[in-house]
Amino acid sequence: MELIITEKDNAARRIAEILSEDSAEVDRRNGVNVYRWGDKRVVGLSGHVVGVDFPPEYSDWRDVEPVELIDAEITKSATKENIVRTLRQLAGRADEAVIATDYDREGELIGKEAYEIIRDETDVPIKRVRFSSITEREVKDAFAEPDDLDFDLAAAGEARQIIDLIWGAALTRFLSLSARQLGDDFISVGRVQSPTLKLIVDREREIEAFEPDDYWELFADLTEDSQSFEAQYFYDDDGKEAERVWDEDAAEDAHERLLAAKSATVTEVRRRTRTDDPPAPFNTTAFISAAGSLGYSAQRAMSIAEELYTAGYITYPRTDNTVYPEDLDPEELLGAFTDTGAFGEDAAGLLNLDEIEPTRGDEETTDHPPIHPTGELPNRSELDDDEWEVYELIVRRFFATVAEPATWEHLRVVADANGCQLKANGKRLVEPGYHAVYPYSSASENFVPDVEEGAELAVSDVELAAKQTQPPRRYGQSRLIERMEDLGLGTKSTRHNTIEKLYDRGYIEQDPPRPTTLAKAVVEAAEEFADHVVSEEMTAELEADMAAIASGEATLDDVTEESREMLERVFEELHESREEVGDHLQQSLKADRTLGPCPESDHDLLIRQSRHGSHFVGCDGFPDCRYTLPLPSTGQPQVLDEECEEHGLRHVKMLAGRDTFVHGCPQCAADEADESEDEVIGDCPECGADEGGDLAIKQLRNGSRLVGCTRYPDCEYSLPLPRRGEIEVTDERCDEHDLPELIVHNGDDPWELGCPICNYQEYQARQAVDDLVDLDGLGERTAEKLAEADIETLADLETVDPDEVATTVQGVSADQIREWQQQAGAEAAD
DNA sequence: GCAAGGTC
Repeated sequence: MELIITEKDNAARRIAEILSEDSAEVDRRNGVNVYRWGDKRVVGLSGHVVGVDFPPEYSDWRDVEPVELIDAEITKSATKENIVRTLRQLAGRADEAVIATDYDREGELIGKEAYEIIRDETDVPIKRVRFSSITEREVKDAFAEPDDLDFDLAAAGEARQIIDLIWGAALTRFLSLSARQLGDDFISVGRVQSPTLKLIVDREREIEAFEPDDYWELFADLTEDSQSFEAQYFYDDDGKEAERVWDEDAAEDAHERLLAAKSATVTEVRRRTRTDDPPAPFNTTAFISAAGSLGYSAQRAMSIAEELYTAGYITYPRTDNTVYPEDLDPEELLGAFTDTGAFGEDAAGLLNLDEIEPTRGDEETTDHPPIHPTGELPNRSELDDDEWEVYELIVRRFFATVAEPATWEHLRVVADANGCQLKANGKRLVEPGYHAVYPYSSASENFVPDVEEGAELAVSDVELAAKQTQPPRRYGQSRLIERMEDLGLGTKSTRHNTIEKLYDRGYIEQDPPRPTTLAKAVVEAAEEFADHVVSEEMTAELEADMAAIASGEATLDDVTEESREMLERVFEELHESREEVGDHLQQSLKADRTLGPCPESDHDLLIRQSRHGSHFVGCDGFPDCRYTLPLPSTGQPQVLDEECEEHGLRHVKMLAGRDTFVHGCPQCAADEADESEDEVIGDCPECGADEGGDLAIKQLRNGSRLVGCTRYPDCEYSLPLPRRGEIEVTDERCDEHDLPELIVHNGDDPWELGCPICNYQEYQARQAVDDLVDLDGLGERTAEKLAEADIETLADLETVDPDEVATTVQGVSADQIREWQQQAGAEAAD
């Protein structure tokens, strides 16, 4: 039997299809797909299936001095046990194995991991094939001439693993221990995350240190034959053309001269055409950047791309490559789109061009092809709006890469008005070229009429604009990812995750990201004692070392030993400053949680966490001062810059994904609740008959509102209400529950919430169906069908007899139901 | 529980 191993299941399936001429079948083994035809088997890994770590005796942070990790043994163990077991079982029956992992350094290492697992079982020959895209020709060529694993290249990857683990773990533990942050809120440091954080912190420092300068700009409208255009004043600054006037007197002088000008004489008309080349094919960074300008975060863009890839609509989304493979046939791919409503006309138009020659970017790598649509097209209804928008972007980017350049006509007009120079730069799109199929990049025109040299133009609307220089802008997520790519930080697969990690660790907040006080303190501490780990040079040097290992000029041991010695030296310095570093980190952690003065003591109010994990506002003077304020129960609190004028407390935002909201000043929220009267709207359905409890609309001190029993806390009956908007209690009453219908006024569109009991029941029913639809492969229509058979919630689904349901609900198999039951069970266990 | 790198 010949065993073929790929890096992921998707690749395994496609290689099986190609090599078997579509005759392969799939078996499940330990929950892993194994593709089978004749005496061949193909199995896909899931990236790395083994990981590096320290032995268990190092796992208690308190028991081990961080510095001891430097020379600790490093072990490898299976991280994906099912896959490793399957690979072992298959290896035991193989006469030959072929490693077909991705064609890049990490792929070589993953291949070596598989190699070692197979070697444990058998000594049959193990070959390596390399191809950069899974097309029939490339795959067949690669398998026709298999090669050997490149152990040096794999060792380069292993050196990276070891160095990253040692530096990351030792320094993370050191900082966390010194600041006494050992729970979920440990203080993390790493070769990639820390220099990335430093980029953000450095930019923030520039912004904070920035002192604006005043300058002036002057504008005037010029008119010929009732055609007007705006022109800007400029002057000769040592042979260079300058628009900004730095001196107020000079600006006013120019202003007066322009105001006195009766007309302006055209002194120069220059026309030139400019070619605007279509963009290069998408690699991951360029894709994230383009999606970013449509408003998608890096993380969101990648997760949508991942879905589109898994569904088969686009190629692999993690790639550095910006050059299409030779066997991509653009005509054929365009042909796939000609019958579609959304893209048909554009595709047909492109096919009519004389020559179709895709653009090429600067990066040509072996990992994967650039991101482009596959020939398999989704129906519009299969994708939600975001998925469709991203899909359309990828399709149109492909179109753009095979489209013609655009041509612009630039027209520069210079005129003299009373000794002042005025200029206007016009821009007209003569040939739209790729812009016709790729409407994302700016193609805005600027009209300047066709005047002649010597013409006299009327001057009007002279304007003197006082301006200030602006601080540098914060990095947006896509700009940050571009910077990371330039500096070699992270990889195509990890950069967006690194940014997400910085958010999760409390180092950055908001978008564009800003560093927290903690982030500044961590960067400062690292700069002082472990400069290497916040510098991009660490990665640059590691890359050079890895190249040396890959080429055989150095060994893994040389490189890791040198790195260990360097870290030892870092720890010598760190050791003496342990307390100083810890104090500084603790202070900055507190600063990030400080709201403002406590009304009952001389201390500050802070956001604190109770033993159950819920957040509240408490006094830093506890236990002497026991003042507290509640916070909303949902989400993670974040302190904003904005301050309450009345109480001097900073506002609080609650982060909870889609349900994120600004809570505002917690003192105001509490005061509002204290001042508001409960409004009774009916009897309590739970205890009204026996105890006489009433239902009332209540405003709580933590900012939330609800309909609840007036006998609370003896009766805990309650119904939710929206946080915002004025609630109107109407005269109409619900027949079933004898409660008034409610209307919520928030913005222009009032929401008829209706009877609060009916509303809550409908909400719960919707939740239940949403839970069902979340199960893989259970669409909305199937959920409706199941609902007809009274299976409306995950709990219902778990208790049914699959065979029975399969006979009553059409189009659903018993096996399928069993799979859903498993998923539902797993979700309940979460 | 630490990193960064794969992948879902």
